[in-house]
Parts: sequence; C-alpha cells; structure tokens
Amino acid sequence: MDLLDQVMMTLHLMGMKSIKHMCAHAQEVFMFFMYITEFVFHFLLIYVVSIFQPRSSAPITGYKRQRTKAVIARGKRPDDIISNENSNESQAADARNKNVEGADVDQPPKAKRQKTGGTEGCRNRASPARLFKLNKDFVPDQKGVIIGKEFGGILDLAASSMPGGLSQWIMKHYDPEISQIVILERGKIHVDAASVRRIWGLPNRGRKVCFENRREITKAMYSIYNITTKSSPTLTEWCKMIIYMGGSYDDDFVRAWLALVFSCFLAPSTSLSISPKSFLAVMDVNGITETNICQFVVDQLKLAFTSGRGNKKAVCCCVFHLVLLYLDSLDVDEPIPNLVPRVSVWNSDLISKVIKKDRKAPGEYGQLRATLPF
DNA sequence: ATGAGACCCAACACTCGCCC
DNA sequence: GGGCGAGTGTTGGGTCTCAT
Repeated sequence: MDLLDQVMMTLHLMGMKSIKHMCAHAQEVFMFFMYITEFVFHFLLIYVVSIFQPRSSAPITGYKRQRTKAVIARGKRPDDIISNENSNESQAADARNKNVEGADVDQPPKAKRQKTGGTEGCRNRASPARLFKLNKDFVPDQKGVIIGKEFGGILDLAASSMPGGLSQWIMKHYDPEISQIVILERGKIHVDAASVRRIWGLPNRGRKVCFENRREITKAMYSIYNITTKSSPTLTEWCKMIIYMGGSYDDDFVRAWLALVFSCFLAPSTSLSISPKSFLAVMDVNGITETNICQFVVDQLKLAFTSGRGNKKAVCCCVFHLVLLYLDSLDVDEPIPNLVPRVSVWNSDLISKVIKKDRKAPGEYGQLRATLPF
C-alpha cells in the first residue's frame, strides 16, 4: 500500500464527514482543530513507519530472499529473455526498473550476464517435480506395490528438476528417425527399449501400450475414483486425491499413481489435466508388467520429435530419459555407483556437478569423454 | 471433451559486483 | 578472498483461448 492509500484509509477510518458541517457550531471549532491535529499526527506516523518498515518479513539468508516489488510484480518469461541483445528497449526497461527502486537515474545500465541455456527452444512439459514431491510421502507398503509393478525406477527419481540447458542441447542432438542422440565428432547413443530398461527399470516385455481415449474406460475410471465433474481432473487435484488415499496400497492407488506417471512424465500433454488416454493402459493394474512400457517411452520420444511436429513450442515426451542416457555415457573422473536402475544414482547434486564439468560454453556441452560405445 | 499453445505468475537458483 | 545484497535467469504450475 502506498502512502496515498494509507492516507485515504486513515481518513476513511477516522470517519471524516463534511468539514462545513463540523464548523457549523462555534463550540465545535476546538474539536475540529483537535481533529486536524490528530490527522496530521497520523499522517506523520504513517510516513515515518513507511520509511523504517522492513521490505519483507522473511529471513534474509544468502541469495534466498524476497525480491523488491519491481521485480516480483512480473517474473521473467521466455519471451522476455532476449537478454544478450543490447537492445535499446531492454536497456530502457532496466533503467525503468532501477528508477522504481530509487537508484540513480543517470547511471548507465549494467551489462547483462550471459544466458546459461533454458527454454528459448521447445519447452519440455514432462517434469519430475510433481512425482518427486508426491513419492516422498509414500509409506513403505505403497512403495512396495509400485516396485512390484516394476515401476520402482520412478520412485527412485533422485532429481527434482530438469537441467534446462542440457536438456535443450540434447533435444537439438536427438534424431527421431534413427532414434539416437547424435553428437558430431563424438558418436551416437542409441535410444531404445533396452536403454529405458537400464535407466528406469520399467517393464520391457509383452503387449504394446494402448494409449488412446476410450469413452467406456474413462467412465469406469471416473466411477472408481468418484469423479463427477465433466472435465478431466487437473494433475494437482489428482495428486491430492492420491494423498487423501491415506497410505492405501490397493489396486486403486496403483492405478491412480500410474495414470499420473503417464500424464505428467512418460507421455505428458500440454494440458495440466490427467490424460484420459492413459486410463486404458493402467486400468488393468495387474497386467501392467506385461506391457512394454520401455518401447512406449521410445515411441513417444520419436513421435514428439518427428518432422511434422518440429514447429511446436512444447515437447511432450520423457526428455529426462535422453538427459540421463547422455549423462550415464560420460566418463566422469569420480566414483559413480554402478547401481540399476541408473535413475537412482543421478541425483540433483551429481547431475549439476557433471553438467558443470561437461559444459564447454553457455548452452554447449561435450567437454567430457564418453565411455559407452558410440 | 480434450489437447495444443500462448501467456502469466511466483519461487527458486545463479551470478555479479561491492565492501570489508 | 569471502560475505552479502541485488539483479537476472530458470522452472514448474497455472489460466485462457482456440482447434479438433
């Protein structure tokens, strides 16, 4: 609230009526004088408090602190980030920001730092964050049934976010025609069902995954989970529903969790609702181990990157698999456990450490040697 | 009804540069 | 050189609109 708002509110609270009316009676002149004095006192008090009040009540620790209003008001978005171009507009915008914060108007804007990568290309809609958060709170019995369905690799997800720069770089080097990550002068990494099995430990045998809308299956799922809304529940609502199951580890729990895995990680759409396409694949919980999930992941990657979809802004497949596959092929000069599925090894710390070593330049990777036969 | 895409928002992570 | 404040970039989750 700015100073003017505070003054207006004070006036309102003090019940300021018509001054003319107040002066109508001589004996009230003194009262009016007192009133004005009180008003001025309030004004000064508010002004002094506004000067000394802290900008945020949050504790200031390192770089984790509240931003000033000018920055908080509107976060940077991909379209805004034209950062390294020294355009007049961006410099003017910088100057405006500084003005808001009371900085010296005549100072030239500081040079912007280099971009480190990010979302200037396709935006990956498959995020491990939601699953990472949800999985943390599962009880051992719930984890047990998921492991029993050979989806334990998803539970082992040790990284809470995608390394943006590297994933953008890898997406540029993925060739869907031959299903390989092709890095010039270094070789190729095969993206096949066996690689998905090695990284994620998902089922790699049996029938093809049916990933399509079936009205009767959707109806049945809605009935099981008591969904009465016409439209699909959002992923957030779906997660809450799983949490509210309160540690239950029956088929309904597994089915709901699997639908989430498909909808937000293995084959996400740009929509943030649970995808009814996944219902057909997960309806038969006991048959999921006889469904070739590994091949499905590979097929989804191919589909997402085929030429006809090249102009899309969002990539709806498991890009994280490409990232882990690449990282796992590098010769890192430090001991990395030889566990499977490999996803359990690659936690956020290790990923960022290796990425740092592999970075050639902002947005460019390939510094480390590869150990796998390219 | 559903998915695709653009845009929005906020929290967090990172880097730079000042100051001691 | 290290701590810290401030600015900037990244990311995940959201809404809305439009096409199918």
